[in-house]
Amino acid sequence: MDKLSFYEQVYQVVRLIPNGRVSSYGAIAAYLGTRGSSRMVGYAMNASHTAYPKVPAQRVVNRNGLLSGKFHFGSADMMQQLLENEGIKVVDDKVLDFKNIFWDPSLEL
DNA sequence: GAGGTGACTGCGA
DNA sequence: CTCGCAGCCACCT
Repeated sequence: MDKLSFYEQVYQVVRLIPNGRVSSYGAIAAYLGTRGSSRMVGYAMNASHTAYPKVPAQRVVNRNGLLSGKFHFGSADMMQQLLENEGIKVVDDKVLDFKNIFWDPSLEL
Protein backbone atom coordinates (compact mmCIF):
# COMPACT_ATOMS: atom_id res chain seq x y z
CA MET A 1 0.00 0.00 0.00
CA ASP A 2 2.30 2.77 1.20
CA LYS A 3 5.17 1.23 -0.71
CA LEU A 4 3.11 1.12 -3.85
CA SER A 5 2.48 4.31 -5.72
CA PHE A 6 -1.06 5.43 -6.31
CA TYR A 7 -0.71 4.30 -9.90
CA GLU A 8 0.31 0.80 -8.90
CA GLN A 9 -2.66 0.53 -6.59
CA VAL A 10 -4.96 1.44 -9.44
CA TYR A 11 -3.23 -0.99 -11.78
CA GLN A 12 -3.72 -3.85 -9.37
CA VAL A 13 -7.41 -3.17 -8.95
CA VAL A 14 -7.93 -2.82 -12.70
CA ARG A 15 -6.12 -6.10 -13.33
CA LEU A 16 -8.53 -7.74 -10.88
CA ILE A 17 -11.49 -6.89 -13.07
CA PRO A 18 -12.99 -10.21 -14.26
CA ASN A 19 -13.21 -10.96 -17.94
CA GLY A 20 -16.39 -9.64 -19.48
CA ARG A 21 -16.84 -7.03 -16.76
CA VAL A 22 -16.14 -3.30 -16.58
CA SER A 23 -15.51 -0.84 -13.79
CA SER A 24 -15.65 2.92 -13.34
CA TYR A 25 -13.04 5.44 -12.25
CA GLY A 26 -15.15 6.57 -9.31
CA ALA A 27 -15.56 3.00 -8.04
CA ILE A 28 -11.81 2.41 -8.09
CA ALA A 29 -11.12 5.80 -6.58
CA ALA A 30 -13.57 5.08 -3.77
CA TYR A 31 -11.97 1.70 -3.18
CA LEU A 32 -8.56 3.34 -2.87
CA GLY A 33 -9.99 5.92 -0.47
CA THR A 34 -9.67 8.84 -2.85
CA ARG A 35 -13.34 8.95 -3.61
CA GLY A 36 -13.29 12.68 -4.31
CA SER A 37 -10.37 12.30 -6.67
CA SER A 38 -11.60 10.08 -9.45
CA ARG A 39 -9.35 12.13 -11.70
CA MET A 40 -6.33 10.46 -10.18
CA VAL A 41 -7.60 7.09 -11.36
CA GLY A 42 -7.97 8.36 -14.88
CA TYR A 43 -4.58 9.98 -14.61
CA ALA A 44 -3.10 6.69 -13.45
CA MET A 45 -4.60 5.04 -16.52
CA ASN A 46 -2.90 7.64 -18.62
CA ALA A 47 0.40 6.29 -17.33
CA SER A 48 -0.84 2.71 -17.58
CA HIS A 49 1.01 2.41 -20.86
CA THR A 50 4.21 2.67 -18.81
CA ALA A 51 3.07 -0.06 -16.40
CA TYR A 52 3.78 -3.74 -16.88
CA PRO A 53 2.14 -6.11 -17.24
CA LYS A 54 -0.17 -4.02 -19.34
CA VAL A 55 -3.40 -3.03 -17.63
CA PRO A 56 -6.83 -3.83 -19.13
CA ALA A 57 -7.70 -0.17 -19.17
CA GLN A 58 -10.38 -0.92 -21.73
CA ARG A 59 -12.39 -2.40 -18.91
CA VAL A 60 -12.33 0.92 -17.12
CA VAL A 61 -14.85 3.48 -18.28
CA ASN A 62 -16.46 6.57 -16.84
CA ARG A 63 -19.57 6.52 -14.67
CA ASN A 64 -21.77 6.78 -17.75
CA GLY A 65 -20.28 3.64 -19.28
CA LEU A 66 -18.75 5.84 -21.96
CA LEU A 67 -15.33 4.94 -23.38
CA SER A 68 -13.83 8.23 -22.28
CA GLY A 69 -10.26 7.07 -22.74
CA LYS A 70 -10.71 5.25 -26.02
CA PHE A 71 -8.63 7.87 -27.73
CA HIS A 72 -5.64 6.96 -25.59
CA PHE A 73 -5.38 3.43 -26.90
CA GLY A 74 -3.70 4.58 -30.05
CA SER A 75 -6.82 4.11 -32.12
CA ALA A 76 -10.33 5.21 -31.32
CA ASP A 77 -11.66 1.77 -32.28
CA MET A 78 -8.99 -0.17 -30.38
CA MET A 79 -10.75 0.07 -27.03
CA GLN A 80 -14.08 -0.96 -28.46
CA GLN A 81 -12.52 -3.90 -30.26
CA LEU A 82 -10.87 -5.04 -27.04
CA LEU A 83 -14.16 -4.81 -25.15
CA GLU A 84 -16.04 -6.72 -27.81
CA ASN A 85 -13.27 -9.29 -27.71
CA GLU A 86 -14.08 -9.72 -24.03
CA GLY A 87 -17.72 -10.27 -24.87
CA ILE A 88 -18.81 -6.75 -23.94
CA LYS A 89 -21.17 -5.08 -26.38
CA VAL A 90 -20.21 -1.53 -27.23
CA VAL A 91 -22.31 0.84 -29.29
CA ASP A 92 -21.64 4.49 -29.97
CA ASP A 93 -18.64 4.31 -27.62
CA LYS A 94 -20.95 3.21 -24.81
CA VAL A 95 -21.09 -0.09 -22.93
CA LEU A 96 -24.42 -1.87 -23.26
CA ASP A 97 -25.95 -3.13 -20.00
CA PHE A 98 -23.23 -1.22 -18.26
CA LYS A 99 -24.93 -1.47 -14.87
CA ASN A 100 -25.36 -5.18 -15.48
CA ILE A 101 -21.68 -5.92 -16.13
CA PHE A 102 -20.45 -3.22 -13.81
CA TRP A 103 -17.82 -4.52 -11.36
CA ASP A 104 -17.39 -2.63 -8.09
CA PRO A 105 -14.13 -3.45 -6.23
CA SER A 106 -15.44 -2.21 -2.91
CA LEU A 107 -18.43 -4.47 -3.46
CA GLU A 108 -16.81 -7.57 -4.94
CA LEU A 109 -13.66 -7.32 -2.86
C1' DG B 1 10.31 24.14 -4.08
C1' DA B 2 6.28 25.61 -6.83
C1' DG B 3 3.08 25.37 -10.65
C1' DG B 4 0.35 23.00 -14.11
C1' DT B 5 -2.03 19.06 -15.88
C1' DG B 6 -5.77 15.57 -16.31
C1' DA B 7 -8.78 8.54 -19.41
C1' DC B 8 -13.81 12.15 -13.68
C1' DT B 9 -17.90 13.29 -10.85
C1' DG B 10 -21.87 15.70 -9.06
C1' DC B 11 -24.86 19.54 -8.84
C1' DG B 12 -27.20 23.66 -10.65
C1' DA B 13 -29.71 26.39 -14.31
C1' DC C 1 -33.60 16.78 -21.33
C1' DT C 2 -29.01 19.15 -22.30
C1' DC C 3 -25.07 22.24 -21.13
C1' DG C 4 -21.66 24.33 -17.92
C1' DC C 5 -18.85 25.04 -13.70
C1' DA C 6 -15.96 23.92 -9.72
C1' DG C 7 -13.44 20.48 -6.68
C1' DC C 8 -10.24 16.96 -6.14
C1' DC C 9 -4.98 14.82 -5.55
C1' DA C 10 -0.76 12.47 -7.34
C1' DC C 11 2.75 12.82 -10.95
C1' DC C 12 5.73 15.57 -14.22
C1' DT C 13 8.68 19.65 -15.69
